[in-house]
Amino acid sequence: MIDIRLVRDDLESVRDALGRRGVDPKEVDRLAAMDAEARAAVGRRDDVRAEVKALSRQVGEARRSGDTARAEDLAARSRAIGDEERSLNVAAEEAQDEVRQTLLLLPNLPGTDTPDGVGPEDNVVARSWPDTDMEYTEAQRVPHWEVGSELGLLDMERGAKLSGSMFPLYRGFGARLLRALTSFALDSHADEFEEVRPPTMVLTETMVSTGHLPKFEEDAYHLERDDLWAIPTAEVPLTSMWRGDVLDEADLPLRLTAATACFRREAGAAGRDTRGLLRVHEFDKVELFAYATPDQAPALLDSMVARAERMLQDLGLQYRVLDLCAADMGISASRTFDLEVYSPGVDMWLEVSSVSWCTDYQARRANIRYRPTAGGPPAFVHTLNGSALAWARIWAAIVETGRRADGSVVLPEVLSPYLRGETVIPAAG
RNA sequence: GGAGGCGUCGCCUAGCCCGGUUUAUGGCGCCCGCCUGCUAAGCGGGUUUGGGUUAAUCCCCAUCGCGAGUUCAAAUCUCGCCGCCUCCGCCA
Repeated sequence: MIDIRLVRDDLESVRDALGRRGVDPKEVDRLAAMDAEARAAVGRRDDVRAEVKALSRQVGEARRSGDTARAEDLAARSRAIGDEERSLNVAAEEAQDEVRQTLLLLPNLPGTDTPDGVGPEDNVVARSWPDTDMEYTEAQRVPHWEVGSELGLLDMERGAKLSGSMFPLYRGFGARLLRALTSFALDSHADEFEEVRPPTMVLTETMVSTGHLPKFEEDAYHLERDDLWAIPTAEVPLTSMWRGDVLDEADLPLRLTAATACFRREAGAAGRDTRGLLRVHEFDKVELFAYATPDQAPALLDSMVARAERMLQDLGLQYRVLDLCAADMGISASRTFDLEVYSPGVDMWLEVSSVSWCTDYQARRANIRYRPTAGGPPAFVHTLNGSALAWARIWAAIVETGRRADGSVVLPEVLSPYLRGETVIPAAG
């Protein structure tokens, strides 16, 4: 969440910044008023509480000196004030809770470099690779679900039989391709990122820390019996690894990579991009994550985007980098770059990575701080996350891009070590 | 799932039975100062983290795993939960 002090000290700039994200300025004004009221209520409560405590101390002193009558009198007075304290306390807590609930629903402030805009159409294409568009043959113009079923790689029907639609089931070479991609990705980040295998089901608090709750409850799978949530991305558990902790600045940046399944209900996307692997409820993804100081964050953002891009280049997939406009970013982000690969069979740009700098927005929700080497009080860390990469759509792009006239599919050479050297999926015979 | 033990200010630790002179004891570490040819030792002071208030100091509130309760008053009593350890049961 954003720093409430910013709302107090510079209401105008918060109004402007959140306005760029489509937040009604009146909402910000309302927050400022609630905050002022909450502080006043807490002050009233604390004053009365101080009185109760002072009287209670005097009761003890009177008791010790044997003045029972005086002790009883003081206790009675304290009792009377206690009733007032209780009602003031309820009011104070309600007022504070109201501020927090409002704060939890407000998005992060967009960065100064973040492009303006009102929707996806205002995202800026920062760059493309390769410099000139790739050429595609007729053989590559076959959608992956056709290639997948023809070669026995993907069985959406049986997936649906087990779990309902949009739960893919990969077979044979198709399943091996996924495993190869995960190994390839983890190995290529091992130089700087510690590999982690976190749980895929998490507590409510863990989901709140990243910003996925309370606002986007409808998008997540929830196990009611145990009150656990299926993670929509490894960003969720990784953010909470140091929740509530104070790190040493010397340990920053702290870089992690994790391969997990990701679960998304896609509640708001009914009927959109439903074919094949374009949009699925469960997919595997390798995530990059970092805790950093504010100074380290910008360079880390660039390096994480560069890593994701490097993988796409290694895989030989055409892509473009989108600099997301203020209105299209996720709730926690202040700056986001999306990577989209061009997939010739479906003739679409597919989002396969989203790299975000969340400044201290998530750290404040999760209360993750670091102790500055130079001294001074602990400060909130900055968190960054990015996919490198999301496999379902990468799988689609690889299978479509690699398809040859004879129906076989050539896989990227970089995966060879992970495929026992078998980089060609033979044509159906 | 069952039985028992434990969770205190960076680390260790006292306090809990028997609620109130506790602003939570002491040690280690760390910071500042004194002393000193230098270092060590010694001496004095400081050292949880939030919030409120203030020009700043002061002061006030919260914080002894988390939450609720009892009480004029809770680290201390009661209940619930979480985590760790030991043993048992079950189990890949």
